[in-house]
Amino acid sequence: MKRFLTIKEFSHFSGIEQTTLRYWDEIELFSPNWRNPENNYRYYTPEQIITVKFISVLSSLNFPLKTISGMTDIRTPENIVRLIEEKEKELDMEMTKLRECYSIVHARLELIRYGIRLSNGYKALNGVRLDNWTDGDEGINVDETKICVLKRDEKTYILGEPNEYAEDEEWYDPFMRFCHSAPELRVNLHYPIGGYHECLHDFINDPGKPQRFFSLDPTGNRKRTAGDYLVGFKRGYYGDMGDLPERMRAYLQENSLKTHGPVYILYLYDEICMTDRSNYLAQISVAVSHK
Amino acid sequence: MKRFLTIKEFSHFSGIEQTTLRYWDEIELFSPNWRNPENNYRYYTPEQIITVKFISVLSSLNFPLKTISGMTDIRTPENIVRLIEEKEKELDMEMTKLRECYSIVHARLELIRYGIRLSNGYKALNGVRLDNWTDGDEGINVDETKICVLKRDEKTYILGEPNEYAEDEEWYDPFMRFCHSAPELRVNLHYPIGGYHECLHDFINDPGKPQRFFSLDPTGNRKRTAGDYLVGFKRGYYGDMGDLPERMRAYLQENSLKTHGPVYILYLYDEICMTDRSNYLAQISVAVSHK
DNA sequence: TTGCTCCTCACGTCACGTGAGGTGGC
DNA sequence: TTGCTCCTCACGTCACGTGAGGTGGC
Repeated sequence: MKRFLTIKEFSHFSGIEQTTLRYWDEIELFSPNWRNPENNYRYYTPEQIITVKFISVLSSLNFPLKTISGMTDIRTPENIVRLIEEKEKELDMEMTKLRECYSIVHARLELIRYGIRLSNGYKALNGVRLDNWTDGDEGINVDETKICVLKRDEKTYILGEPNEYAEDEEWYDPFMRFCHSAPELRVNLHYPIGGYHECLHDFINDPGKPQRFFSLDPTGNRKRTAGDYLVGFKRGYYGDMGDLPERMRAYLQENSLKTHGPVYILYLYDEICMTDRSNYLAQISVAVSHK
Repeated sequence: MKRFLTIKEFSHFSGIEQTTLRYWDEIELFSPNWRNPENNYRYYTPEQIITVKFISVLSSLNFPLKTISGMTDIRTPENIVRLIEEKEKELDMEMTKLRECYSIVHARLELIRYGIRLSNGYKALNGVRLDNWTDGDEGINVDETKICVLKRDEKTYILGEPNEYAEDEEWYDPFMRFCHSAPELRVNLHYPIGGYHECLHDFINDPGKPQRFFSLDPTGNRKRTAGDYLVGFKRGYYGDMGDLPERMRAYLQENSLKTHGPVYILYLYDEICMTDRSNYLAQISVAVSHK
C-alpha cells in the first residue's frame, strides 16, 4: 500500500545528500518514516520530500538545525509561524548585510580597476601621454605622472567630523578617533576611506594631514557633484604627497583655472593590494573651472 | 614614530573578535605588523584596520579563508581583482538563492497563516459562521466546514505535465515523476506544491488523483486569475476529499453558479506543520460566475 | 601587590565529508 | 557469484569559541 524509498532514491528525488540525510537522522532532526529492524535500512515516504525540502530551505537561511528540530518536535502551525517570525528580522539584517558586503567589494574593485588601467596605460605609453588616444574611458587616457582635468560623475560619501591634531600627531591618531566615532556617525568603515581638505589652499598647506576623513559609502548623505575636476596621482605611503601640491598649483596658473570646494584624496592601491608601502597609489581631485 | 595597537585595541577599532584575530594569525591569513619577541605579544598598526575590514567583508561573502590567503600572499592589484571576479558569478547565485529561500518561506507562511486564521475563526465562532463578521480579511470570515464564494487575487504558479496513472497507482507515483522531471521543467520543488484538475467535472470524478501538479512559484509562467472563486476546505490526508466534491456540486446548484477553468488543491497544513495526517488541511478553489 | 592583559594549548562545536570495513539483496 | 547498496564507526574539516593555566606590565 505505502510506497517506500531507499535512501538513494530519496536523496535523488529530494536533492539532499545521503550523508546529510544520515546526519539529520542521527541528530533526530529528520528521520526516515520506517527503518527495517533487521538491517537498519532507512526507508522514506514520498511526502517526506516536502518536509525535507522545507528543512533544507530553512537550513539555507542559516536556521541552526537545533532550531529546526524545535520546530518539528512540536510541530504545530502556530509553532512554525512563531519560530520563523522570530528569525525574520535577523534574516532581513543578514540579507541587508550581504548586499552591503557586495556593494563594498564593488566599491573597492572600482578603485583597483581604475588603478590598473592607469598603470597599464602608463606602461603601454612608455610614460608618454598621447592626447589623441581615447577609447571612451577616462582612465586609459591618463597617466599617473601627469596632472589633468577630467569630467567626473557624481559620487556619494559620508563625511567625518573635523580632525583635531594634537602636538606631534600624525594622520593615524585622528584616523583612529574616526574609526571610534564611526558607529554614532553611521559610518560604515568597510567602504574605502579617503582624506578630505576643505579647499585646495588647506591641502597645499598641510597635504599629509587631511582635515576630515570620508567613507565612500553609496548610501551617504554627501555628494561630490559631477563636473570638471583637476586630477593628480601620487605613489607613496599615506600622507606622502611629495611635490604634487606644488605641481597642481603650477598647473592651475598655467591654464588659468580656479578650484572650488573640497579636495578629495582616495587611495586606488593601498594595504589591501600592495605589500610595498611606497607603491600605494593616491588620486587627488578638486573641482575646477576657467578663471 | 609608529603607533602600535594591542590586540584589544585593534579588536575594538576593527570590530573583529580577539579569538578571530588569533586564529587568522595562526593560519597565516592576517598577522600583526609586529610581535614582541620577549612575550609574543601581538601589535597591529592603524592602517591594518583597512585590510582586516576588507578581509572580514570577503569572509562574510563566504570566501573561504584559504582563498583570501591566496589573495594576500601574492598581493597585487591584478590578483585581487582576478580572485574576486572568479567568485562573482558564485556570489550572484548565492544572493539569488537566498532571495528565493526567503520567498519560499514566505509562500509557506502565507498558507499556514491562512490556515490558522481559518481555525481560529472557526473556534471563535463555535463552528457557526457569521456573515456580517468581516475585518477586511477574507480568511477570518470563513470557516473550514463551509463552502463559500470568495474574491481571490491573482496567483502565479508553474504547471507540471499531465499525470499518467498506471494500474493501482496512487498520487505518489506521479508525484515522484513530477519531482524527477522538475529540473527540466524549471520547477522549484521547494515552493508549496498543489494538485490540479482541468475542470470541476474531472475533480468530482476522481478527486484523489490530481491530473497535474503545480508549484506555487511566484516566478512561474501561469496565473490563477483574480476574481470570484468557489472555495471549500477538507481535513485529511492527501487525496482524501470525503464528501467535499458532492457538497461543492450541491452548492453550485443551490446558488445557480457555474464554474470555469481548473480546480486548484492547496494544502494549508501538511507534513511540515502537522504530525497527525488526518489533520492536514486542504483548500480547494475553482473560478465561478452566475449562470 | 592587585587587577588587567596577553599568551599558548587543548578541547568543544557545528554541519557535515571521507574513507574503512562489513553486511544485505537481486 | 558479482556488483551494487546499505550500514556503522571513526576521524577529518572549517572557522572559530571556550576555558585552563601561566606570564607580563602599570
